[in-house]
Formats: sequence, C-alpha cells, structure tokens
Amino acid sequence: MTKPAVNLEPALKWFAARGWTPFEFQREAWMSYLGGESGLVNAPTGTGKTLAVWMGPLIEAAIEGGVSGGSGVAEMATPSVKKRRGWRDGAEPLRVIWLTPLRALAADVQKALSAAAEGLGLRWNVELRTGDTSASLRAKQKERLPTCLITTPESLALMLSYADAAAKLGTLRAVVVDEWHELIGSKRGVQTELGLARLRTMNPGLRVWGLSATLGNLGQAMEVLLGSGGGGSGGGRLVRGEGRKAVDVETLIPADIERFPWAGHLGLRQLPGVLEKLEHGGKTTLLFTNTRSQTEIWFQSILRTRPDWIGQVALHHGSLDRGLRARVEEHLKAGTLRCVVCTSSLDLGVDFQPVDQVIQIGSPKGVARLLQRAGRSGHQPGMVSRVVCVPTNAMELVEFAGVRDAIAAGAIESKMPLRGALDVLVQHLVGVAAGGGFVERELLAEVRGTHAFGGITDEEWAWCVGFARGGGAAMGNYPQYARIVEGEDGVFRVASPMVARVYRLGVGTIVSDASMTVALVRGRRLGSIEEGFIARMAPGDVFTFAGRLLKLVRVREMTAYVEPAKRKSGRVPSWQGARMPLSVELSAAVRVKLDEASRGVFESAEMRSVEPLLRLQQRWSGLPGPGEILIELAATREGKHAFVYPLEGRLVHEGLAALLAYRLARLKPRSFSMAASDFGLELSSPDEFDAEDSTWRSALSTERLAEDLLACMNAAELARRQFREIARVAGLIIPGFPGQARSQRHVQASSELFFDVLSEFEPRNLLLDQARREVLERQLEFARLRRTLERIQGLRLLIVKTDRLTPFSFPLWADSLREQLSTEKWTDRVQRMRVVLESAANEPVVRRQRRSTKGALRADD
DNA sequence: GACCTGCTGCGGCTTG
Repeated sequence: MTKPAVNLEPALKWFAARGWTPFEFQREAWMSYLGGESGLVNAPTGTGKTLAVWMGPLIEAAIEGGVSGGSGVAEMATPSVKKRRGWRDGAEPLRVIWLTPLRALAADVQKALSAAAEGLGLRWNVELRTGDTSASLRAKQKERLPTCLITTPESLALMLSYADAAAKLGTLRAVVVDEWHELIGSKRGVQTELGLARLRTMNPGLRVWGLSATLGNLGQAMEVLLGSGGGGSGGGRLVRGEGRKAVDVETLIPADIERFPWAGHLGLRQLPGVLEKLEHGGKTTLLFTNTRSQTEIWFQSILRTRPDWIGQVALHHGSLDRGLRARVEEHLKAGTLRCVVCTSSLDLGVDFQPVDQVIQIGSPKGVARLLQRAGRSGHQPGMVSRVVCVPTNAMELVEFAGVRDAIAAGAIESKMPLRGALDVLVQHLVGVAAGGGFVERELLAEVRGTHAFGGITDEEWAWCVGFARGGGAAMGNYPQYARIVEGEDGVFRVASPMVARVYRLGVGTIVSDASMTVALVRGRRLGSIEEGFIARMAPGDVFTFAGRLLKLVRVREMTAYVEPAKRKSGRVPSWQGARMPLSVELSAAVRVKLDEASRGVFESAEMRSVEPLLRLQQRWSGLPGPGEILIELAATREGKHAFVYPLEGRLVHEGLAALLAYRLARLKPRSFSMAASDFGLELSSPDEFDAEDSTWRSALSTERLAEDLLACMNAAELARRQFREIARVAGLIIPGFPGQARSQRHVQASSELFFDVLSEFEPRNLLLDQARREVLERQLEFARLRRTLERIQGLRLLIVKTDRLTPFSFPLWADSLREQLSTEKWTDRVQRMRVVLESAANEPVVRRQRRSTKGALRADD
C-alpha cells in the first residue's frame, strides 16, 4: 500500500561508491522504514541487523537535509527540504530512541551508531541514558535530549514520569527495540509495551522497529511489539535475514562410555578433553556452564591443572561485582584471554569478535539457548559459529543428539508474551500520573492498544485505578497508598511530589533475590552471595568465590567481610536460582531419539556412543518406543520406588510427582517421598507399588486436574511467596533508599504480611488472583502439565518391574539420596540441625506475630 | 560403582 516517500537509489549509489553492498534484507528494512512502516527484523547475530534498522532513520535524515555540508550524501536531500530546515549539525531534536535490555550493550551500540552516522556524513548526538549515566549528563539531558538516545525500558519509564515528558519526547520519529526476544516473555516486556503506547500517543506516526533472535513465534512477537495502535499503515513488516547462520555443533564424546557417569551434572570427568580444546581448539573460548557454582568449580579445576594459565583464564557470572565483570569483558574484547568460564551472563553481549570457540558444559536446556551461545563465536558475517558440547552424564549424550536434530529442523522455542500483569499496570498508572497526568478514558484506550492489556475489562481497569487511588479496600486508611488523585479538570495526577519520588525509586519489574554483599576487609567489593550460605558459616571458615579462596572474617549489616585464605580448598557457595526446565522443543527431540533407539536406530556419534547403555536399559527394563511411556517399579534398601519418564522437563515432573502421590494415597493411604529431573520422576514408599495398568491410568488422568494439583502443591503458600514480586512491582512495598541496604528477608516478611492482611480483609483483591495465576503458569507450568497428561492418555503404559536401578532410574535415585545424606562433616551437621531445631522451636512465636498484624507487633513475645 | 545443580536483567532522593 505505502509507497516509499523517497528514492533509495542515491543512498545505494553512495554506499556502492564506498565498496559496500547491503544485504537484501537490510534494503527491505530501510525501504519499509522510509515508507512509514513499523516492523521486526530477524537475522542471525553478526549479519548487520543493527545496521538494517539504524540506516532507515539515518537515510531519512540525510534525505531531509540533515547532513553536514558538502558530504557525500548531500545529493540525497531535495533542495526544498534543505531550505526548510534550520537545524545545525548535532543540534537536531530527539529523533530516535534505541531501547536495549542490557546496560552493558549501550556503550557498544553508541559506538556503532555514531560510526554509521559519521559514515553517512551526519553529526548526530548519540547519548546514553541508563542508571549509570552521570549526574552531569543527566542534568544536561533534562535541558535537552540528544538526537539519538540509547536507553533501557526502565529509564524510558522514568523519563515518562517527568512533567515535561510530552514536550521532550514529542519530536520522536522512531523507536528501535533491540533484543526484543529477551524482553517479550517477561514483565519488562509488558513495561516496554506500555511505554511504547505512551510514545505513540505523543507522536502519531511513530515507527517502532524490533530486532530479535529467532523465535518460534516471530509473527506474534512483532504483533506484541507494535500493538493494535501501531504497525503503521501496513500492520507491520517482518524482515528476515537471508540464510541461516552456519552453526557447527560438535560433542565431546567420552572416551569410555562404560566408565562414564550415569548421573551428575558437574562434568569434571571431561576436564582433560576440555583442556585439550582450550589449548588447540581456538585462541579465545567462552566456556558456558549452567550454574554459578559450577563456574567457580570449573575455573578452579582448570587452573589447578594448568597453573601456567593464571591470568589467561577468567570467570564471569551474575553474582560477581559489576566492576569485576566489566574488566573481564574488556580483556575479552581485547583478545588477551584464553578462556572465560561463564553462565548466561555472557549469553547476550557485545560483539566479542575475538571469541572463536564456544564450549557448553552440560544440558543446554533449550534449542534457542544453545544457538544463542554458539552465536557468541564467529560473530561476523560469513563466519561459522562453533560450539563444542560437553555431556556431564550419559543421558546428556541423547540430549545433544536431539538438539542437533532440532536445530536442523528449525524447531526453536517460542517466548510467550504476558497478559494481564496488573502489578505492572498499577506501576504505570502512577508513573503516567507523575508525568503530566492522565484522563481516565484516554489512557484506557491507549492501554487497550497494547497486547498485554488488550483484553482488560472495565472492572479490572477500574480496580487498578482505584488501587492506585486508595490502595484498595484493605489499605484505604493508609494515606501513603492514595497515590493518585483526580483533579477538578478530570486529570489524574500524583497526590504529592513524594509519590513521584517513591515511584522513581521503585521503577522496574526486576525483583532481586535475597543476597549479601561479599567484600574484602580492605574494602573492595567482590559480589554477592545468598544470606543463607553465609549464615551457615562461622568466622574463619573458608569458601570459594570470584575464583579465589576466601576466609570469612566478620559479618556486618548486609556485608560479609573476607580476606584471602591460605588453605587450598573450601566450600563452594550455591545460589538458589530459577530452575529452568528442559524446553518443550528439546524434550520432544529427546523423545524422538529414544524412539529411534528402541527401534535399534543409532545414527549420530552421540547415539552410537550411548548405545551400550541404552541396550542395557532395554535389557534390564525397557526402552519406550513410539506410542509408549515407561513406568519402572523397583526395590532398594531404602524402600520401594516407582519411576515415570514423561520427558517433559523438571517443573512438569515435580507437579506430576506431587499429583501422583496425592492420587495414589487417595486410593490407599500411605506416604511418599518424591524426586524429579528433566527426564522423569520418582516416588518412594515403604510399601509395594501397584503394577496395574488401571491404577496408573487413573492416577495420570486429566480429570479434576486443577483441583487435585492445587490441593497437593500447597498452592496457598506458593502464592504467598510469589506475592513478593507483585507487591514490589505494584508499589505496595517501598524499597530502601540507595545505599541503604535492607534485608531481603525483611522485604519477604512484609510482603507476606500484606498477603495475609489482603487475604483476610480484601479477598477479591486482583493482585492476589495474579499471584495464584503466576504460580500456576510459572512454577507449575500448568498448561504444559495438562498437555503432558493429554499426550499420555494416548500412550500405552509400559509398566516394568526391575530387579535393580537402571540407567534411567539411577540419576533420580542418586538425586533423592543426596537430599537425605550430607557430605559435610558430622559436627557441621549437628550444628546445623541445632539451628534448624532452634528456629523450629521459635516458629509459633513468629507466627503469632504475623497473625496479630491488626495492631502493632508485640515485641516482647 | 556410578552422585557436589539450579540463569539473566533494571532502577533510585536531596537542589544550590
């Protein structure tokens, strides 16, 4: 429909004269942009995605005459436009906002964008505005915004919360959302949607462009980004970069499968092979692990074997101090490191051109995740991304065989956008009220233009406005929750400057985990560890962190002070992270590999290597074929066990284990202990398990699924904990001021207190509903669990009684045993038990305090 | 006889 308002030929000629031919998809994006459209660009990293989108606004500006005199593109500008414009170089008003989800990317983007503008003869101001931005630059930006502003979703929300927002942002022509795939599935994505809706209202005709890695639902990702209010005239254009980036997936096959562990996730058995790769596989390697503690352990192990590599190997994970991480990134860019051992903290990133090899230790958990990591190497057009996969246990060989198939088939995970996150909406209402105010009907229409709130009912909307207005029924008496007021002109504004201030303190949707700062006695900050880990240690104890051995000296406030230890070994902290399950796509790929194995097909190197083990599984128990699901019944010293292998990822298996235990106990009262992995689940009991098909069929039924699951999962307690995030995002809990460390335990306690009060006095509070919904969706993966049970309905149950643990069941058994036995010394255990008993003894007092929240807390109880 | 799981990300007052 839309005819581009400009002729691109002069620009192309200009590029050609400089020996550069743009890719077809880049031209498509520019043309579309110049024609007034919005859209989404999907292309492999390192192929010029950034340029594809950035060139649109640049060419537009050049053609309009915003060029520095005499430059090569001056001929693109029509004389009349040139004459009309009075702007001088570098003094143009805000034209483009570039949103990035990661502060660390901002400076690199700035460099790239400035260079591109320079190359086109434009002297554009490209400035950063993130939490790191200095006070002086902020002050300058309060006066005047640059031509291009690189910022984050949170900082955008902040800018929208100042009274002059409309005036400052009213000249905007385009917003680019970089790494949209990182945002879309989270509340940060919802916040971005709301911010974009605001900008569209201020700037009709605004063009929004996203950049995204490959997702299973790219079309939907674009729709969400553009909203129903966006999309220009054509409803949005999806631009795909041509050709797939070549990815070379190699697996480090264990030398001797007979001696290769059946269980475990650390993978140190493969250290010699990995060292060999580090030495000869490339100059610079990123070594990805799945957990922070694993990073620490691998780092130590590498240096213990190769002390001559000290200074050439670094480590990088999310609990390390930002300064330390920044230094590692610099060295990486400079190409002076042989290897960085890291977690997802380096999944995204700066174009690390020197990286020529990526190693993945253990399960990649998802297809997209492995591709993302592989893409960190060969980060240039035409270069091949290489990843070496290192299995840490036998079944991971099957996983790697599966992931290769999935990549070949293009089976990439989707990221589902969130809908109806009312906590984010409440936060937004306060922000908009601070940023010049809103008329209710108008803002409702704007918010309904987003995907996240396209379906919001009048009642829900009224509830949210009422909540921001008075804190809802239960909080109505507390003035600090009357955050917005309606003026006589019908405009809602913040009730006081204090409200705006508190909003700015708490902006954003990321709620951090409980953690304690770790710092050297002399003062340097090293990072953070969970409170619980430090609480279990006494001064003088030694632990490993940030790649060093540290001795705990003392704990003050929320900081653990340490000094270098002389000992050679210490405990490694573990962090309570999210428990990422095997993805839907990868699970399916693994099931296919096992189907093949059951038919005697072992085609890849991975499958041939694991063949003896799978044959053993077949002999001792069985291999589920197509249309079958395996249930093993076994007896050990610990009791009787039932193992079920749906292969649907850990979260589903946890829910399913609880569900099966609940349903089996209903048939015959008894108690179970449970374990779950990405492959299956285990129930243990002193009593024999029933081998009847009908018993298991009814236990695996989809009937009354939600009721049974809620009954057995202690959903109320889960929701209570989930409420912490919601209370924080909705502004019920006010974080401490900067620099005032506030114990997260405190935050947790007060959010639980809110939950209890609301449940009692305002059970219809919609945020409580949201907490329950989030538990179902996120912690239980309810939809996936239901689909799993539906799938099982159509399968034949292969129920096998085994004499011993099998290759499938051993890892589950070992897992559950680890929970019962501790590797720590007996005295430590007694000490810990005493602490546990003491706190258990104190429990009733705590509970009584919580209950008596109507009055003040009784301190003397 | 085999077993050391649990990621990432943002932001902030005070005003001469």
